[in-house]
Amino acid sequence: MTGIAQLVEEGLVTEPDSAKGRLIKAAGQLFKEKGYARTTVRDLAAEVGILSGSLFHHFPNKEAILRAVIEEAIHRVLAQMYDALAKVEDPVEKLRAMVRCEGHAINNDLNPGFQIMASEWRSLNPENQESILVLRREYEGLWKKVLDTLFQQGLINVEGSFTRHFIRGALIESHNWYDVDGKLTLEQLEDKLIQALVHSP
Amino acid sequence: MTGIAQLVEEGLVTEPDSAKGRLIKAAGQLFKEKGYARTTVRDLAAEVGILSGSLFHHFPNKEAILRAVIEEAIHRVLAQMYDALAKVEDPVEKLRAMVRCEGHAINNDLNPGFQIMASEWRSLNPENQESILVLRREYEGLWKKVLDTLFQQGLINVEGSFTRHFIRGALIESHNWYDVDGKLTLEQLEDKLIQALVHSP
Amino acid sequence: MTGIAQLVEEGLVTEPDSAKGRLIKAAGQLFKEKGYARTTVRDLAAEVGILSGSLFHHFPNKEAILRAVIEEAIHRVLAQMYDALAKVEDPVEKLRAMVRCEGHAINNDLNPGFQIMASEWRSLNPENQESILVLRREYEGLWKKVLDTLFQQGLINVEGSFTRHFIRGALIESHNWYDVDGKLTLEQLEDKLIQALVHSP
Amino acid sequence: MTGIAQLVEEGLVTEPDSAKGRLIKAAGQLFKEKGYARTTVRDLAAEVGILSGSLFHHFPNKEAILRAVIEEAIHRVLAQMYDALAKVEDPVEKLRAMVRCEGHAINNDLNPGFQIMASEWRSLNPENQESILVLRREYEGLWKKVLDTLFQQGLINVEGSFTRHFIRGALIESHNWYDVDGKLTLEQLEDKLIQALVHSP
DNA sequence: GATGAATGAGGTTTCATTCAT
DNA sequence: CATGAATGAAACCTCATTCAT
Repeated sequence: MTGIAQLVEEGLVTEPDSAKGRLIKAAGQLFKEKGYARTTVRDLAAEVGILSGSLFHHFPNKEAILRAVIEEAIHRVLAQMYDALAKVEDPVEKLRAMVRCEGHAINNDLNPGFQIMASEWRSLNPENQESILVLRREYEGLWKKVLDTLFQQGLINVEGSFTRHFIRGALIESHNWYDVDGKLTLEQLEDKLIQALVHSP
Repeated sequence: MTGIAQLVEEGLVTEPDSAKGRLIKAAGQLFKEKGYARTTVRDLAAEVGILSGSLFHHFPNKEAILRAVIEEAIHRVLAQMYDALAKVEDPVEKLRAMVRCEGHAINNDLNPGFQIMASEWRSLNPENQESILVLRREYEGLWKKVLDTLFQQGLINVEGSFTRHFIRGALIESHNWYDVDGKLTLEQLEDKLIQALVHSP
Repeated sequence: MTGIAQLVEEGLVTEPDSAKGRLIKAAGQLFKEKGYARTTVRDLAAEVGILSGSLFHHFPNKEAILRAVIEEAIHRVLAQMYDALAKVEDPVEKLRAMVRCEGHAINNDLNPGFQIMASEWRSLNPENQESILVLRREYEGLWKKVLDTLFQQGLINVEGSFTRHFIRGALIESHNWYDVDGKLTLEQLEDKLIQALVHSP
Repeated sequence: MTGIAQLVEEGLVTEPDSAKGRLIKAAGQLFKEKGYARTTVRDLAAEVGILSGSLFHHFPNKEAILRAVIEEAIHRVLAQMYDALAKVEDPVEKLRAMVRCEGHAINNDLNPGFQIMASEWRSLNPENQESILVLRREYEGLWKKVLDTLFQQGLINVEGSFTRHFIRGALIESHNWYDVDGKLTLEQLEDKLIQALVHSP
């Protein structure tokens, strides 16, 4: 997609076909499947066909890989969200666009870093956490604007900040029960969440 | 409390003052703070004032401690929930009682095992997962009954099973942002979640 | 010897027959023979008949072993020096006693830590260096007192502080050429150094 | 200087402005500061602005760099010493000239290889040691001649061979305490050493 | 000559677990 | 029951060296 290409150009995301890029992708999958602590650097290296020592040409240490996985994921979701938000006007539709982005990020294997951020946050040292928090603040700012509007218009029952926490929890948790191959489509799941929280006017 | 005493008597929960009981309590705190993988058996032993070797007189291995922490937590919450549900009739109040139980279990340090179940599920091997799932099914059954009723009565917008997933996610996530010492009480937070999902009739 | 026994009792030196004591002794030999960087913890462990992992029951890391080797060596030399100094009155004889102590410490395999301190000083991080410096200052204080007296009495040509540096260098370097099994005894070598620096009155 | 230029011409010393020459100079500094084992080829390469792989166009392996650093240093000191010795006649002045050469080599950063030889001797394999020993023997021969004369004339108290060892030790050790920026000049230090060992007639 | 990704052996350290005392 | 030294596998990481480009 042209979206990714632009992120690569800006240096925010690693070229997916490069060794480093393939490493980040493999790390995303493994961290999601097995967890960060139970994924060894040998696992990672084997997944991209190099030896474990070679890993440290691309990253100074294992935690830097975790950080890269998460940061690139946020950059990707952010870019998608800006795109999607620009296409609709209605606040409910803006919310739907955002839920779609986050829901897909969490439940699709294309961008597992987002889910990993939720489950492995404590595996990051304070410095890396802070670095990621900068991105998260930008990201959460988008949600706040839309949800505050909805609350002012009386379309949701509780303040935007709380509603955002509820939505985040619900979407993260969906990863633990939603079956991508089941009958329910991801879009239907996302719509149900919106329906649960937003009044039909 | 007589509640705990009875659970002890039934063999579902370890006597809290025994060495084993103190071990489980300490494990709950440490697993919550640092995560299961990053908590060493030495940490655990030191916390209760024994040496790491002695730990294995009480548990066959480290994972058995994790399992005990989780199972005892569910037993506790289940007992509290049965108690609380028996005291009210109105479905919304039943829901409130359940949200109170789970919300407190997650955000109080008294019973951290519930939160740990959510974050460390993948650290358990299939056998232990299955053993815990037996309890979880009983626990989720309670939720299903109440939420199905609410949906039939038109008080919530989406089916009970989905609403339950949303509530679970929202409550688990609350652990990541709710500040016990802040202005918002836990009860207020729980009420906001109910308000977000349930129609005022 | 009763001297060592007392140091053990005071906690300044590790019981030589304990695992830790044998480790320190083996480390002294290996660090002297191969150098600190080229001695692996596996080498060390093999030398005392344990596995490398077991090493870390006794020491938090490799550098702590180096530090222990050096500190215990200084404690030993210090104790010997106090003993020897107490037995003579004449300043030249006091100097001879000190040169004997240091010369033997450097050229005997009984106490290689002293030599190691000279050659591996840069392998220690600043904290460990400072800890050892506390001992060194006490040790150098003994030399200063005796050499200052000799200078005031006109028995040596240059100030005590410089003479001390020259003696230290000469004795450390002796390790690189003196042959314990050769014709020259260690005592003869030490006397030659004194003779080179001190006037026959 | 013409001295160095001639050494370059004879092939004994590498042209200082060439890549190889700059490499040897950088290696000298780093080996002196951090020690041979703790200096990586990456450090070396970075210091001269190339990548580590390129290093091996100039040297077959890391140890060859150490050897070159030492051998070139000895060639330099030897040349300086021949020059200086040719300018004076008096044995004491010859000794002073030699002490000046060696003292400066050790305490000046211009030619750190001499000091490195002392501290990193064990890092060399036997072949490289032997190769260097050929040079050292020539070098030590110069000292022997002068010191033997002084002993025969009764100007020093102990045989030349021992006195040489003492001087070498004292000068090498001076590197550990002499402060180039302090009040004492290097010449004063060197004179003190001579004064300590040589009788004023 | 230079690059830089990759190698692969080997380094230190961690840690759950065992077991003689 | 507790101890604590020892185990041994496995972890992360380092680094001299190679080699296709």
